[in-house]
Amino acid sequence: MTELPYRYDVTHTAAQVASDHAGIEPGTETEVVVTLAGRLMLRRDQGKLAFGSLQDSSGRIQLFATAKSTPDFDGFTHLSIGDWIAVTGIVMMTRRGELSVRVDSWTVLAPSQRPFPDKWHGISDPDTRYRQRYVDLWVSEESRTAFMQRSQVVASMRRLLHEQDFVEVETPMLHPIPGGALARPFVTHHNALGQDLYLRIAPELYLKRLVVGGMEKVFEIGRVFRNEGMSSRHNPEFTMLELYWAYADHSDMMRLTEELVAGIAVDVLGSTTVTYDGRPVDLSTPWRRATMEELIAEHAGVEVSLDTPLDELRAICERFGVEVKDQYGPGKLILELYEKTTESELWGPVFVTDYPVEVSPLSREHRQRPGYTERFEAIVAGRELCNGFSELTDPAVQRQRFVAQEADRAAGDDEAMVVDEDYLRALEYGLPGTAGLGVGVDRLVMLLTGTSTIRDVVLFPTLKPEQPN
RNA sequence: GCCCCCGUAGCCAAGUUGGUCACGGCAGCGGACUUUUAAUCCGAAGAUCGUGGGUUCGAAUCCCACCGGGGGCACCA
Repeated sequence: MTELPYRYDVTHTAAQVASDHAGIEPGTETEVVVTLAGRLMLRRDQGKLAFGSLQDSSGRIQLFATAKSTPDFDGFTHLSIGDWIAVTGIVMMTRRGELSVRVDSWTVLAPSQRPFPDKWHGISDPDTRYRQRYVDLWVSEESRTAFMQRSQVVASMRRLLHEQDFVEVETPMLHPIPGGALARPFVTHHNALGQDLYLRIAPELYLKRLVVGGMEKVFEIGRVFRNEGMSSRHNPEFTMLELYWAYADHSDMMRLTEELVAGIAVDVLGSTTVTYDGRPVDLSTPWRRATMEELIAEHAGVEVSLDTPLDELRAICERFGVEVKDQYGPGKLILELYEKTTESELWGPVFVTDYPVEVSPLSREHRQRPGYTERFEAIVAGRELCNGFSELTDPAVQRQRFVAQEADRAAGDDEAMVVDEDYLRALEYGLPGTAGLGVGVDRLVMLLTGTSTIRDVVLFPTLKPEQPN
């Protein structure tokens, strides 16, 4: 057994060889010598002749080995499926017209000491796919494609935002006070400080501090953590894009949002039309705008508003099976009604606007509709894709909202916010009219890749620890 | 957290009205084969049927608990 190399000079990828030699005649040999590396994924031995399939990150190419021209031919035919090898040889076309690299020399880069999954069926057990992604990526084309597209989505997002002069920043993930969203945080502990810290549930409050600091167009793409249940649409850690844009309002932000999403779709898929659950979604701009109440009227057939008498509103909600709690005000009831009857029915894309103040503690009140905010969510394929609003800039009002949240917290709502005095101090230095946006990157990737579970777009989704049994 | 379903060798997978405790394929091992394409052919081998209890003369097949997974509900993005 030779020593495994520390490095290796590879000259080509499988895809490069294919594109460089398109259309050559069957049964011909070129004089082009290439060196490739990858895993041996298939092998077809035929006595003094053997074929293999070498796979690298660009694709697969056939290896052609003969007893006459391949050194240690016997060793070559005893390679295991899954072994990493490097191969050097001429590019040729077999008689059957399969572009191949003749194995004029070969080296093992790393043996696979565990057997690879069935070459045809791959891994069918989802658990194994998620736990052993390092195997899944080799045997599942869809898996590779989804993660390549995910990378492209994020790259496109950055490019489009940079083109519009947004500045990318990184803000703390360890927060002394969890804030910026309604969610339960993970708690951790800093030994030297002797104090608990929270994994962030949103970067929002830090990013708005940066707008106060003069970063007029700022964004962050990063992980947030929410201590909640897992499902096909929820992973405890997920990736958000948040961006803030000074001197702009919710209308500006809706335009930016639809252009951003449509632009990413074109970048990654070459089209603004995607298929989800077998149905087409047209992401071309502009997207429809409709108030929450208009959409409830369309889908539930009832007219509600903050002016609807509370008793009546409660009765309507109960009629539609909404769980009505005593502390729910009209805004919360309308939101619950919307989520129960309407949201999943919206194919979209559609901007749902005018969320009640009661359920939007960081949003600025609507300039024409008291009690409502200039907040919107984009719904696509029945799912929330993003959330944005004209930011609440008045420190006094923000304090009142925080205090109201603390009351909810005291009443047992452990997702309610707590007062963030430093954030209020920042607002007191002045925050101009600013629009903000949060996009669930995982869900955007799901939409664009047509995957139905978040676990197919997160490389290592959160799982229960593997039990030995 | 609740409800439903699933768990057979490294992988895929028969067998589930309880009675040749386990069919077969891939991978691996041995052999044949110089143009294959999930190569093919021959041979040998590989399974405490998730774990632990229970019912029974007898269980992979029935019951209970636990572990793991999937789907749905709840919560959220």
